[in-house]
Amino acid sequence: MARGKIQIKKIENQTNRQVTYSKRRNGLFKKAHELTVLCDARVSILMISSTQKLHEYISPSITTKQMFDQYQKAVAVDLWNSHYEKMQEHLKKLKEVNRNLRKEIRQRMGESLNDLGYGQMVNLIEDMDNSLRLIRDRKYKVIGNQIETSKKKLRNVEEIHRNLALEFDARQEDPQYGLVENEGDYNSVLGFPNGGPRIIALRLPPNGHHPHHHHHPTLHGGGGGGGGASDLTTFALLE
Amino acid sequence: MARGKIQIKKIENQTNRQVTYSKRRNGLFKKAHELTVLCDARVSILMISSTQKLHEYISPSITTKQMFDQYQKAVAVDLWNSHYEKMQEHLKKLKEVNRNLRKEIRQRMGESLNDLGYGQMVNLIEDMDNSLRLIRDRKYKVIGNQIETSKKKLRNVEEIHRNLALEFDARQEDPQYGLVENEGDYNSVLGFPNGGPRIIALRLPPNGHHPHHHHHPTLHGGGGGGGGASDLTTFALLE
DNA sequence: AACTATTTATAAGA
DNA sequence: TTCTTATAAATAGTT
Repeated sequence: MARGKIQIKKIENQTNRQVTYSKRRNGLFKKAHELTVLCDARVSILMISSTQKLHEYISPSITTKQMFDQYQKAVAVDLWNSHYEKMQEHLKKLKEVNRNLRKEIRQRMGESLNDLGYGQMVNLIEDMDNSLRLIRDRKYKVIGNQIETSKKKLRNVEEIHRNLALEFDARQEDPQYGLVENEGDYNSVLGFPNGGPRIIALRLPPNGHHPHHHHHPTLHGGGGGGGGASDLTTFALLE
Repeated sequence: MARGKIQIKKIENQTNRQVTYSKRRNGLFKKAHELTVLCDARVSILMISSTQKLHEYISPSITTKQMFDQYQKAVAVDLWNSHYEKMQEHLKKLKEVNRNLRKEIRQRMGESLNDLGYGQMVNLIEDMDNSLRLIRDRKYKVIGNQIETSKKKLRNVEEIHRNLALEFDARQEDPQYGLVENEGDYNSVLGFPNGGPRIIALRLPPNGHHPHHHHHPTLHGGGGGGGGASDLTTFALLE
């Protein structure tokens, strides 16, 4: 800054560097003190020279330790604030994504189409056509499976019927013959594994149930006699 | 520093103060950074404005925490050093005092008198005269006490002698009469409580004692016969 | 450490 | 806050 401008880069000459360090250190400390007085501020300066010597300036009215404590507090607050801001940003992004997803759904439902250009509209249509095709394929496949399953069940029921008829005939000839031993077979035919649900009969109090009460019946009207007025329902017990 | 010199004292105008704070803060940080680069140093600046806002500058290549750790280390070393120096100073002072005391003793013994001025010499002489008087007074007092004590002992010994003579006479008339039962009485007469010291007789080797040897005899020449040449002394045994 | 020609910082004003 | 600019202050190179 005098007798010639200098580049701000490391002074290679050891002696020069030390002289400059000393001069500028004093300058810095002087300015720090002026700032302290002029602006009623508190300043802490710690310096370590290239020869590992430590120098410090500290405003009167405070200690270096107090200053560092303040710094740490500020850093902690800062960390929390930046974390908080990141969370808020994340939240905002998610909301934006959410909004876009809702919009897409609306468009796929034929609403909010004003925002779409022609090309986008064409793409959407093509996309939906493809999707529709996939869904139809899936539908046919499911229908096919159901038909298949129904046929199997039908065959099984016919089989059972045949057996029952045979048993009935056998019983006519031998009254000692019982049905109980075959219960498991019927369960597996009807799709209940492990011996099937335990079935019990509950007699509900007459008209004692709330109109909106839900029953979750597993089997309905399977146990009672024919057309009686009793409110008998059958439940599967939860184990 | 421009458009007029300013006094380095608190800027009362709030706005001006804040503007100056901002400008000079930047200036300080800039200079700190130049110092960092030019001199290969590390600088940490913490500032708290009058509005309690904290700003910091820290050289790249170090953190504020590291800087503070270095500072703490340096402070600890400093504390120890100052303690060490204080101890060394204390030691030095004690040695000086010691030297002076030895010198005073030498002077009171008539040596190293070259260091004394005439007035000091006169003072010393007067002082020593006074001291000598005190010591002589003390000596006379002690001698007086010893004479007093000796007289008392003498009277006691005469008393004992009288009693012994009486007993001797009584024994002449009645040989059954013994002395043992009365031992306690003689002890108490001589001022020995609790049965008195155990008394033994030692025969010292002829001429075997040093001319300056001190005996601390409790009773001297009290046991032996009249004017014999034997060097028999009686001691109280220390228990 | 002192000197001084220059550069840099900045007070006041806009 | 930022820009301008006259001037004070800092300082690089020299002694």
